[in-house]
Amino acid sequence: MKHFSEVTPAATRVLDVAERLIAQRGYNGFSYEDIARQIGIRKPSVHHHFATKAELVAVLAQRYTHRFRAGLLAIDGRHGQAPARLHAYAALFEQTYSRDRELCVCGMLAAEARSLPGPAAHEVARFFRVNLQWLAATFAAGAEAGELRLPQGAEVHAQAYLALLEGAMVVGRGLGGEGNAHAAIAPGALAAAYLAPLATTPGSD
Amino acid sequence: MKHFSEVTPAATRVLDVAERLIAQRGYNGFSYEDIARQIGIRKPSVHHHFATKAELVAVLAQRYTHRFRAGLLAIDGRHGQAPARLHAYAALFEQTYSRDRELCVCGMLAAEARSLPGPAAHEVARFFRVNLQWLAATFAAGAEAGELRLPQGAEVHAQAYLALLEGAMVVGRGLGGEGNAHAAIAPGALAAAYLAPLATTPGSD
DNA sequence: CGATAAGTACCTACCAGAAGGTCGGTTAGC
DNA sequence: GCTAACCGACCTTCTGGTAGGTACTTATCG
Repeated sequence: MKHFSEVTPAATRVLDVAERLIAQRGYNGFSYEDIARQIGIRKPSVHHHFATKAELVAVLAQRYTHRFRAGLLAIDGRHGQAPARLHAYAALFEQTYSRDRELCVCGMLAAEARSLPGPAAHEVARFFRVNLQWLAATFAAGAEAGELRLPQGAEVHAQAYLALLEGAMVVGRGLGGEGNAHAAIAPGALAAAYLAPLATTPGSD
Repeated sequence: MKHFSEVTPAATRVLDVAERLIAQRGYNGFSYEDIARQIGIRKPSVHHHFATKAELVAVLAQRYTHRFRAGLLAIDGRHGQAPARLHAYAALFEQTYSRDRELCVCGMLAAEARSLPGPAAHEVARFFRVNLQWLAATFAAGAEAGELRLPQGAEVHAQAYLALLEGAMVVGRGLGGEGNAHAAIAPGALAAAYLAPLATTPGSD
Protein backbone atom coordinates (compact mmCIF):
# COMPACT_ATOMS: atom_id res chain seq x y z
CA MET A 1 0.00 0.00 0.00
CA LYS A 2 0.98 3.60 -0.57
CA HIS A 3 2.88 5.22 2.26
CA PHE A 4 1.95 8.70 3.41
CA SER A 5 5.52 9.92 3.08
CA GLU A 6 5.50 9.28 -0.70
CA VAL A 7 2.75 11.81 -1.09
CA THR A 8 3.05 15.05 -3.05
CA PRO A 9 2.22 18.49 -1.61
CA ALA A 10 -1.11 18.65 -3.42
CA ALA A 11 -2.06 15.21 -2.16
CA THR A 12 -1.12 16.33 1.32
CA ARG A 13 -3.71 19.08 1.09
CA VAL A 14 -6.28 16.42 0.24
CA LEU A 15 -5.26 14.46 3.31
CA ASP A 16 -5.51 17.56 5.48
CA VAL A 17 -9.04 18.32 4.37
CA ALA A 18 -10.09 14.68 4.60
CA GLU A 19 -8.71 14.49 8.12
CA ARG A 20 -10.84 17.38 9.23
CA LEU A 21 -13.91 15.97 7.50
CA ILE A 22 -13.52 12.58 9.15
CA ALA A 23 -12.99 14.11 12.56
CA GLN A 24 -16.20 16.08 12.04
CA ARG A 25 -18.50 13.66 10.23
CA GLY A 26 -16.87 10.25 10.02
CA TYR A 27 -15.99 7.95 7.14
CA ASN A 28 -19.55 7.60 5.90
CA GLY A 29 -20.32 11.26 6.43
CA PHE A 30 -18.24 12.91 3.73
CA SER A 31 -17.67 12.51 0.00
CA TYR A 32 -14.98 13.18 -2.56
CA GLU A 33 -17.14 16.07 -3.67
CA ASP A 34 -16.81 17.61 -0.19
CA ILE A 35 -13.05 17.39 -0.34
CA ALA A 36 -12.96 18.89 -3.83
CA ARG A 37 -15.21 21.78 -2.82
CA GLN A 38 -13.14 22.69 0.22
CA ILE A 39 -9.88 22.67 -1.73
CA GLY A 40 -11.32 24.42 -4.74
CA ILE A 41 -10.76 21.70 -7.33
CA ARG A 42 -13.04 19.18 -9.06
CA LYS A 43 -13.89 15.72 -7.87
CA PRO A 44 -11.86 13.71 -10.42
CA SER A 45 -8.77 15.62 -9.35
CA VAL A 46 -9.17 14.12 -5.92
CA HIS A 47 -9.28 10.69 -7.48
CA HIS A 48 -6.04 11.60 -9.22
CA HIS A 49 -4.35 11.81 -5.81
CA PHE A 50 -6.08 8.85 -4.18
CA ALA A 51 -7.69 6.40 -6.56
CA THR A 52 -10.24 5.16 -4.03
CA LYS A 53 -11.74 6.35 -0.80
CA ALA A 54 -10.49 3.20 0.88
CA GLU A 55 -6.91 4.06 -0.02
CA LEU A 56 -7.31 7.67 1.06
CA VAL A 57 -8.53 6.70 4.51
CA ALA A 58 -5.92 4.02 4.99
CA VAL A 59 -3.12 6.46 4.18
CA LEU A 60 -4.75 9.04 6.39
CA ALA A 61 -4.90 6.72 9.38
CA GLN A 62 -1.31 5.77 8.72
CA ARG A 63 -0.20 9.39 8.74
CA TYR A 64 -2.23 10.11 11.85
CA THR A 65 -0.61 7.22 13.70
CA HIS A 66 2.82 8.39 12.60
CA ARG A 67 2.20 11.91 13.88
CA PHE A 68 0.97 10.52 17.16
CA ARG A 69 4.04 8.38 17.51
CA ALA A 70 6.17 11.46 17.00
CA GLY A 71 4.17 13.15 19.75
CA LEU A 72 4.89 10.27 22.10
CA LEU A 73 8.60 10.51 21.41
CA ALA A 74 8.49 14.24 22.09
CA ILE A 75 6.80 13.61 25.42
CA ASP A 76 9.43 11.08 26.41
CA GLY A 77 12.05 13.66 25.53
CA ARG A 78 10.52 16.46 27.55
CA HIS A 79 9.26 14.68 30.64
CA GLY A 80 11.08 12.27 32.86
CA GLN A 81 8.39 11.10 35.26
CA ALA A 82 5.39 9.00 34.44
CA PRO A 83 2.72 11.32 35.88
CA ALA A 84 4.02 14.25 33.85
CA ARG A 85 4.16 12.10 30.73
CA LEU A 86 0.62 10.92 31.22
CA HIS A 87 -0.63 14.47 31.69
CA ALA A 88 1.18 15.55 28.54
CA TYR A 89 -0.42 12.60 26.76
CA ALA A 90 -3.86 13.76 27.79
CA ALA A 91 -2.98 17.22 26.51
CA LEU A 92 -2.56 15.72 23.05
CA PHE A 93 -6.24 14.79 23.08
CA GLU A 94 -7.30 18.01 24.74
CA GLN A 95 -5.57 19.91 21.96
CA THR A 96 -7.48 18.09 19.22
CA TYR A 97 -10.76 18.39 21.05
CA SER A 98 -10.38 22.06 21.84
CA ARG A 99 -10.06 22.78 18.11
CA ASP A 100 -13.79 23.05 17.45
CA ARG A 101 -14.55 19.84 19.35
CA GLU A 102 -12.83 17.70 16.80
CA LEU A 103 -12.72 14.01 17.55
CA CYS A 104 -9.62 11.86 17.41
CA VAL A 105 -9.58 10.63 13.81
CA CYS A 106 -8.89 7.05 14.82
CA GLY A 107 -11.47 7.21 17.58
CA MET A 108 -14.08 8.21 15.02
CA LEU A 109 -12.93 5.53 12.59
CA ALA A 110 -12.89 2.93 15.35
CA ALA A 111 -16.55 3.53 16.06
CA GLU A 112 -17.27 3.01 12.36
CA ALA A 113 -14.84 0.11 12.07
CA ARG A 114 -17.57 -2.30 10.99
CA SER A 115 -18.26 -0.31 7.82
CA LEU A 116 -14.62 0.47 7.08
CA PRO A 117 -12.62 -1.03 4.22
CA GLY A 118 -10.21 -3.66 5.48
CA PRO A 119 -6.89 -1.81 5.13
CA ALA A 120 -8.26 1.27 6.88
CA ALA A 121 -9.53 -0.80 9.80
CA HIS A 122 -6.13 -2.40 10.05
CA GLU A 123 -4.40 0.98 10.26
CA VAL A 124 -6.81 2.06 12.96
CA ALA A 125 -6.00 -1.05 14.95
CA ARG A 126 -2.34 -0.22 14.67
CA PHE A 127 -3.00 3.22 16.11
CA PHE A 128 -4.53 1.73 19.22
CA ARG A 129 -1.82 -0.87 19.62
CA VAL A 130 0.85 1.83 19.45
CA ASN A 131 -0.92 3.93 22.04
CA LEU A 132 -1.64 1.07 24.41
CA GLN A 133 1.93 -0.11 24.19
CA TRP A 134 3.31 3.31 25.07
CA LEU A 135 0.79 3.80 27.86
CA ALA A 136 1.43 0.39 29.39
CA ALA A 137 5.17 1.01 29.34
CA THR A 138 4.70 4.43 30.91
CA PHE A 139 2.38 3.18 33.64
CA ALA A 140 4.74 0.31 34.37
CA ALA A 141 7.74 2.62 34.54
CA GLY A 142 5.85 4.94 36.88
CA ALA A 143 4.98 2.06 39.17
CA GLU A 144 8.54 0.79 39.22
CA ALA A 145 9.90 4.25 39.96
CA GLY A 146 7.44 4.60 42.82
CA GLU A 147 5.66 7.52 41.19
CA LEU A 148 2.41 5.62 40.78
CA ARG A 149 0.60 3.00 42.79
CA LEU A 150 -1.34 0.69 40.48
CA PRO A 151 -4.11 -1.49 41.86
CA GLN A 152 -4.30 -3.35 38.53
CA GLY A 153 -1.77 -4.35 35.92
CA ALA A 154 -0.19 -1.64 33.77
CA GLU A 155 -2.04 -2.95 30.68
CA VAL A 156 -5.41 -2.50 32.32
CA HIS A 157 -4.57 1.05 33.36
CA ALA A 158 -3.32 1.78 29.85
CA GLN A 159 -6.61 0.58 28.39
CA ALA A 160 -8.64 2.50 30.94
CA TYR A 161 -6.71 5.72 30.40
CA LEU A 162 -7.00 5.54 26.63
CA ALA A 163 -10.69 4.65 26.83
CA LEU A 164 -11.28 7.57 29.17
CA LEU A 165 -9.71 10.03 26.75
CA GLU A 166 -11.41 8.69 23.63
CA GLY A 167 -14.69 8.48 25.47
CA ALA A 168 -14.40 11.99 26.85
CA MET A 169 -14.42 13.40 23.35
CA VAL A 170 -17.42 11.31 22.34
CA VAL A 171 -19.42 12.18 25.44
CA GLY A 172 -18.47 15.83 25.11
CA ARG A 173 -19.71 15.94 21.56
CA GLY A 174 -22.84 14.01 22.49
CA LEU A 175 -23.75 16.56 25.12
CA GLY A 176 -23.65 19.03 22.31
CA GLY A 177 -24.66 22.19 24.14
CA GLU A 178 -22.55 25.07 22.79
CA GLY A 179 -20.86 26.61 25.78
CA ASN A 180 -23.98 26.33 27.89
CA ALA A 181 -24.44 26.01 31.61
CA HIS A 182 -24.33 22.26 32.20
CA ALA A 183 -20.83 20.93 32.58
CA ALA A 184 -18.67 21.01 29.46
CA ILE A 185 -16.34 18.06 29.16
CA ALA A 186 -12.59 18.66 29.29
CA PRO A 187 -10.59 15.53 28.49
CA GLY A 188 -7.60 16.80 30.42
CA ALA A 189 -9.61 17.31 33.58
CA LEU A 190 -11.03 13.80 33.40
CA ALA A 191 -7.58 12.37 32.86
CA ALA A 192 -6.41 14.21 35.95
CA ALA A 193 -9.28 12.69 37.90
CA TYR A 194 -8.08 9.28 36.83
CA LEU A 195 -4.46 9.88 37.75
CA ALA A 196 -4.94 11.67 41.05
CA PRO A 197 -5.90 8.58 43.10
CA LEU A 198 -2.92 6.70 41.69
CA ALA A 199 -0.34 9.29 42.74
CA THR A 200 2.03 8.32 45.53
CA THR A 201 2.51 11.96 46.53
CA PRO A 202 -1.08 13.21 46.71
CA GLY A 203 -1.62 16.78 45.57
CA SER A 204 1.79 17.14 43.97
CA ASP A 205 0.26 17.40 40.50
CA MET B 1 -42.48 14.66 17.83
CA LYS B 2 -43.67 11.09 17.86
CA HIS B 3 -43.12 9.25 21.11
CA PHE B 4 -41.80 5.73 21.07
CA SER B 5 -44.63 4.45 23.23
CA GLU B 6 -47.20 5.39 20.55
CA VAL B 7 -45.60 2.94 18.21
CA THR B 8 -47.28 -0.16 16.77
CA PRO B 9 -45.80 -3.67 17.00
CA ALA B 10 -44.66 -3.64 13.39
CA ALA B 11 -42.98 -0.28 13.87
CA THR B 12 -41.27 -1.68 16.94
CA ARG B 13 -39.64 -4.32 14.79
CA VAL B 14 -38.33 -1.56 12.55
CA LEU B 15 -36.85 0.14 15.60
CA ASP B 16 -35.26 -3.09 16.77
CA VAL B 17 -33.54 -3.68 13.47
CA ALA B 18 -32.49 -0.04 13.13
CA GLU B 19 -31.02 -0.14 16.62
CA ARG B 20 -28.81 -3.04 15.73
CA LEU B 21 -27.77 -1.43 12.45
CA ILE B 22 -26.82 1.82 14.15
CA ALA B 23 -24.85 0.04 16.85
CA GLN B 24 -22.97 -1.79 14.11
CA ARG B 25 -22.51 0.79 11.37
CA GLY B 26 -23.73 4.16 12.59
CA TYR B 27 -26.30 6.62 11.29
CA ASN B 28 -24.58 7.15 7.95
CA GLY B 29 -23.78 3.49 7.55
CA PHE B 30 -27.21 1.99 6.96
CA SER B 31 -30.19 2.62 4.73
CA TYR B 32 -33.92 2.07 4.72
CA GLU B 33 -33.24 -0.67 2.21
CA ASP B 34 -31.11 -2.46 4.82
CA ILE B 35 -33.91 -2.33 7.36
CA ALA B 36 -36.44 -3.57 4.83
CA ARG B 37 -34.26 -6.45 3.77
CA GLN B 38 -33.63 -7.64 7.32
CA ILE B 39 -37.31 -7.58 8.22
CA GLY B 40 -38.45 -9.04 4.95
CA ILE B 41 -40.57 -6.15 3.69
CA ARG B 42 -40.06 -3.43 1.05
CA LYS B 43 -38.52 -0.03 1.52
CA PRO B 44 -41.74 2.04 1.22
CA SER B 45 -43.21 -0.02 4.04
CA VAL B 46 -40.46 1.25 6.31
CA HIS B 47 -41.37 4.79 5.33
CA HIS B 48 -44.91 3.92 6.30
CA HIS B 49 -43.77 3.44 9.89
CA PHE B 50 -41.28 6.31 10.04
CA ALA B 51 -41.69 8.94 7.37
CA THR B 52 -38.06 10.05 7.49
CA LYS B 53 -34.79 8.65 8.68
CA ALA B 54 -34.42 11.66 10.95
CA GLU B 55 -37.65 10.79 12.75
CA LEU B 56 -36.72 7.13 13.01
CA VAL B 57 -33.42 7.87 14.69
CA ALA B 58 -34.88 10.46 17.02
CA VAL B 59 -37.54 8.01 18.23
CA LEU B 60 -34.91 5.33 18.51
CA ALA B 61 -32.64 7.44 20.70
CA GLN B 62 -35.64 8.33 22.78
CA ARG B 63 -36.56 4.70 23.33
CA TYR B 64 -32.95 3.82 24.10
CA THR B 65 -32.74 6.53 26.73
CA HIS B 66 -36.01 5.34 28.24
CA ARG B 67 -34.78 1.78 28.50
CA PHE B 68 -31.56 2.94 30.08
CA ARG B 69 -33.47 4.99 32.60
CA ALA B 70 -35.43 1.90 33.52
CA GLY B 71 -32.14 0.10 33.96
CA LEU B 72 -30.93 2.77 36.35
CA LEU B 73 -34.08 2.47 38.43
CA ALA B 74 -33.63 -1.28 38.59
CA ILE B 75 -30.08 -0.84 39.83
CA ASP B 76 -31.20 1.56 42.54
CA GLY B 77 -33.79 -1.02 43.59
CA ARG B 78 -31.37 -3.92 43.76
CA HIS B 79 -28.24 -2.31 45.21
CA GLY B 80 -27.95 -0.08 48.23
CA GLN B 81 -24.32 0.98 48.15
CA ALA B 82 -22.66 3.22 45.59
CA PRO B 83 -19.82 0.87 44.61
CA ALA B 84 -22.25 -1.95 43.88
CA ARG B 85 -24.46 0.40 41.91
CA LEU B 86 -21.55 1.63 39.84
CA HIS B 87 -20.43 -1.90 39.09
CA ALA B 88 -23.95 -2.82 38.02
CA TYR B 89 -23.96 0.26 35.83
CA ALA B 90 -20.81 -0.87 34.08
CA ALA B 91 -22.41 -4.27 33.57
CA LEU B 92 -25.08 -2.54 31.48
CA PHE B 93 -22.40 -1.53 28.99
CA GLU B 94 -20.58 -4.81 29.24
CA GLN B 95 -23.80 -6.55 28.33
CA THR B 96 -24.29 -4.51 25.16
CA TYR B 97 -20.66 -4.84 24.17
CA SER B 98 -20.49 -8.56 24.75
CA ARG B 99 -23.33 -9.04 22.27
CA ASP B 100 -21.12 -9.18 19.18
CA ARG B 101 -19.15 -6.07 20.20
CA GLU B 102 -22.12 -3.82 19.73
CA LEU B 103 -21.57 -0.19 20.59
CA CYS B 104 -23.83 1.90 22.81
CA VAL B 105 -26.32 3.36 20.34
CA CYS B 106 -26.03 6.83 21.78
CA GLY B 107 -22.25 6.58 21.93
CA MET B 108 -22.20 5.81 18.23
CA LEU B 109 -24.64 8.60 17.47
CA ALA B 110 -22.68 11.02 19.64
CA ALA B 111 -19.57 10.47 17.56
CA GLU B 112 -21.61 11.26 14.46
CA ALA B 113 -23.47 14.12 16.13
CA ARG B 114 -22.20 16.64 13.60
CA SER B 115 -23.96 14.90 10.74
CA LEU B 116 -27.09 14.07 12.70
CA PRO B 117 -30.47 15.71 12.14
CA GLY B 118 -31.25 18.20 14.89
CA PRO B 119 -33.93 16.29 16.83
CA ALA B 120 -31.82 13.13 16.91
CA ALA B 121 -28.82 15.03 18.25
CA HIS B 122 -31.06 16.52 20.91
CA GLU B 123 -32.24 13.10 22.04
CA VAL B 124 -28.66 11.89 22.23
CA ALA B 125 -27.76 14.84 24.42
CA ARG B 126 -30.62 13.93 26.72
CA PHE B 127 -29.25 10.41 27.05
CA PHE B 128 -25.94 11.74 28.31
CA ARG B 129 -27.54 14.23 30.66
CA VAL B 130 -29.65 11.48 32.21
CA ASN B 131 -26.63 9.25 32.70
CA LEU B 132 -24.38 11.97 34.08
CA GLN B 133 -27.07 13.06 36.49
CA TRP B 134 -27.55 9.56 37.84
CA LEU B 135 -23.81 8.93 38.05
CA ALA B 136 -23.12 12.23 39.80
CA ALA B 137 -25.84 11.52 42.33
CA THR B 138 -24.51 8.01 42.89
CA PHE B 139 -20.91 9.14 43.32
CA ALA B 140 -22.02 11.90 45.68
CA ALA B 141 -24.11 9.50 47.74
CA GLY B 142 -21.21 7.10 47.95
CA ALA B 143 -18.91 9.83 49.17
CA GLU B 144 -21.40 11.00 51.75
CA ALA B 145 -21.94 7.46 53.01
CA GLY B 146 -18.21 6.99 53.31
CA GLU B 147 -18.14 4.24 50.72
CA LEU B 148 -16.04 6.25 48.29
CA ARG B 149 -13.28 8.79 48.66
CA LEU B 150 -13.44 11.28 45.79
CA PRO B 151 -10.42 13.45 44.98
CA GLN B 152 -12.55 15.52 42.60
CA GLY B 153 -16.17 16.62 42.57
CA ALA B 154 -18.85 14.01 41.96
CA GLU B 155 -19.65 15.56 38.54
CA VAL B 156 -16.09 15.09 37.33
CA HIS B 157 -16.07 11.46 38.42
CA ALA B 158 -19.43 10.95 36.75
CA GLN B 159 -18.04 12.31 33.48
CA ALA B 160 -14.86 10.28 33.75
CA TYR B 161 -16.71 7.06 34.52
CA LEU B 162 -19.13 7.49 31.63
CA ALA B 163 -16.31 8.48 29.27
CA LEU B 164 -14.34 5.43 30.33
CA LEU B 165 -17.21 3.09 29.53
CA GLU B 166 -18.13 4.67 26.21
CA GLY B 167 -14.48 4.85 25.24
CA ALA B 168 -13.82 1.25 26.21
CA MET B 169 -16.29 0.08 23.59
CA VAL B 170 -14.78 2.32 20.92
CA VAL B 171 -11.21 1.28 21.68
CA GLY B 172 -12.21 -2.35 21.88
CA ARG B 173 -13.79 -2.18 18.46
CA GLY B 174 -10.87 -0.24 17.07
CA LEU B 175 -8.44 -2.93 18.13
CA GLY B 176 -10.50 -5.22 16.03
CA GLY B 177 -8.64 -8.48 16.45
CA GLU B 178 -11.19 -11.29 16.76
CA GLY B 179 -10.38 -13.11 19.97
CA ASN B 180 -6.66 -12.96 19.32
CA ALA B 181 -3.74 -12.87 21.68
CA HIS B 182 -3.29 -9.17 22.42
CA ALA B 183 -5.45 -7.93 25.24
CA ALA B 184 -9.16 -7.82 24.51
CA ILE B 185 -10.99 -4.91 26.11
CA ALA B 186 -13.61 -5.60 28.75
CA PRO B 187 -15.54 -2.48 29.79
CA GLY B 188 -16.37 -3.95 33.16
CA ALA B 189 -12.73 -4.63 34.00
CA LEU B 190 -11.75 -1.07 33.12
CA ALA B 191 -14.57 0.29 35.23
CA ALA B 192 -13.30 -1.78 38.12
CA ALA B 193 -9.84 -0.31 37.62
CA TYR B 194 -11.36 3.13 37.92
CA LEU B 195 -13.34 2.37 41.05
CA ALA B 196 -10.74 0.38 42.97
CA PRO B 197 -8.56 3.35 43.96
CA LEU B 198 -11.63 5.25 45.16
CA ALA B 199 -12.80 2.54 47.54
CA THR B 200 -12.54 3.28 51.26
CA THR B 201 -12.26 -0.43 52.06
CA PRO B 202 -9.59 -1.56 49.65
CA GLY B 203 -10.03 -5.03 48.25
CA SER B 204 -13.63 -5.38 49.38
CA ASP B 205 -14.88 -5.39 45.78
C1' DC C 1 20.46 25.23 -27.67
C1' DG C 2 16.10 23.03 -28.79
C1' DA C 3 13.35 18.83 -28.98
C1' DT C 4 11.29 15.47 -26.37
C1' DA C 5 9.91 12.65 -22.71
C1' DA C 6 7.96 12.33 -18.16
C1' DG C 7 5.52 13.73 -14.21
C1' DT C 8 2.20 16.59 -11.69
C1' DA C 9 -2.07 18.81 -11.43
C1' DC C 10 -6.06 19.59 -13.08
C1' DC C 11 -10.30 19.53 -16.20
C1' DT C 12 -15.23 18.19 -18.67
C1' DA C 13 -18.24 14.63 -19.50
C1' DC C 14 -19.98 10.58 -18.21
C1' DC C 15 -21.72 6.14 -15.75
C1' DA C 16 -24.11 2.81 -12.76
C1' DG C 17 -25.82 2.19 -8.50
C1' DA C 18 -27.56 3.55 -4.13
C1' DA C 19 -29.66 7.02 -1.34
C1' DG C 20 -34.01 9.17 0.82
C1' DG C 21 -38.45 9.92 -0.37
C1' DT C 22 -43.28 10.10 -2.97
C1' DC C 23 -47.50 8.33 -5.13
C1' DG C 24 -51.36 5.65 -5.67
C1' DG C 25 -53.00 1.49 -4.70
C1' DT C 26 -54.08 -3.45 -2.46
C1' DT C 27 -54.96 -6.58 1.27
C1' DA C 28 -56.65 -8.20 5.72
C1' DG C 29 -58.78 -7.78 10.12
C1' DC C 30 -61.83 -5.49 13.41
C1' DG D 1 -65.69 1.40 6.60
C1' DC D 2 -61.73 2.34 9.09
C1' DT D 3 -56.95 1.37 10.07
C1' DA D 4 -52.53 -0.97 9.99
C1' DA D 5 -49.45 -3.10 6.97
C1' DC D 6 -47.69 -3.51 2.88
C1' DC D 7 -46.56 -3.09 -2.22
C1' DG D 8 -44.65 -1.71 -7.28
C1' DA D 9 -43.22 2.06 -9.86
C1' DC D 10 -41.12 6.11 -9.85
C1' DC D 11 -38.26 10.54 -8.94
C1' DT D 12 -34.21 13.19 -7.71
C1' DT D 13 -29.93 13.66 -5.89
C1' DC D 14 -25.70 12.00 -4.49
C1' DT D 15 -22.09 8.56 -4.62
C1' DG D 16 -17.61 6.47 -5.90
C1' DG D 17 -15.39 5.85 -9.91
C1' DT D 18 -13.87 6.09 -15.14
C1' DA D 19 -12.41 7.92 -19.71
C1' DG D 20 -9.81 10.87 -22.13
C1' DG D 21 -7.74 15.11 -22.55
C1' DT D 22 -5.15 19.84 -21.50
C1' DA D 23 -1.58 22.81 -19.38
C1' DC D 24 2.67 23.44 -17.02
C1' DT D 25 7.08 22.21 -15.25
C1' DT D 26 11.26 19.69 -15.10
C1' DA D 27 14.62 16.67 -16.70
C1' DT D 28 17.07 14.50 -20.39
C1' DC D 29 19.64 14.03 -24.54
C1' DG D 30 21.32 14.81 -29.17
